[in-house]
Amino acid sequence: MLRGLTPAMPGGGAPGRPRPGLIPADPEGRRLVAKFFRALGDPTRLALLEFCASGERQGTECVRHVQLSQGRVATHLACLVTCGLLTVRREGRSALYSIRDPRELELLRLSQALVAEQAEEIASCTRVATSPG
Amino acid sequence: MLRGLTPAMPGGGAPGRPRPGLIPADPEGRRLVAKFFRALGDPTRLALLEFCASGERQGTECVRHVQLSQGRVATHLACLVTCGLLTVRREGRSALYSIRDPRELELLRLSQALVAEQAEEIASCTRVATSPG
DNA sequence: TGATATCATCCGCATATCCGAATAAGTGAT
DNA sequence: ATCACTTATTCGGATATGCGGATGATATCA
Repeated sequence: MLRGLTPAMPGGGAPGRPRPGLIPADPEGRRLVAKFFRALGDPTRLALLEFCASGERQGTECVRHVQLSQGRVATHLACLVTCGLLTVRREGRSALYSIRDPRELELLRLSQALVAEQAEEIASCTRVATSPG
Repeated sequence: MLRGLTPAMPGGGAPGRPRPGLIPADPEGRRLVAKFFRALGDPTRLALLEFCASGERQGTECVRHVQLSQGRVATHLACLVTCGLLTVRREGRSALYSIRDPRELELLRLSQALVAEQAEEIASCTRVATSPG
């Protein structure tokens, strides 16, 4: 088991301010949460996630749905599985993907709501460091 | 106003399956949500977000907190602002950052819970395409 | 005006990420 | 065994992202 993955609120924080303790205080834990968000930070993976939200989906179905190369889609799906967003079940030569935890849908709904409120700002964000959007 | 940012559930979907409509169906909207998640997909920005969660924070405070160059931190903060996660208030020569919407905290809590359950899997994820972790 | 404090932007560089194409690996049917 | 079908992995190349350091811009104060 990996250590320090609880949000944790050690005694020695910033003086005079409460620590919300939403996110792990240790760099390792934060890196993990960041990785999780990066897994959600690709339009294709979001499309796959939503595609699987309506029921178990086969790999080939996914390839047809997102219209990318089979290899690329397989990698995206593997990423979603190892990041805990999808589960995979093998049956014969096919792989069947589905949402791992229904709370993911809540997460997506909430994010969508926040994004919708700030859509134009976000669209204008050149992100960190200068780079074409 | 940008178009097509509602989750939307157009009539012509996949046959025989309900469409959850969690995420915008159009590529533009999905790209926006993905961008939002990428903004959350950096450990430093997560640290800054949590830092500002306990109250208004000045830019210089943030620099001291995350221990990166001032320029880098300014860029991270700007990214968080334009992605709708922080708001900034100017006062004299200082910039004061705070959380824009309390629902962000719920988002972080929920994500943290999901990550904690799959920590080892996520840690082992080489992410998409081969790349050192 | 000149010095200092604070924040924003630009530069070059290193790494991460995404992509298609090719190829490997496993399953099932003939 | 051989072939077809599905999934997984590797490769080279293009773009995105993060970093420090230098520089620019603005506000405050002597």
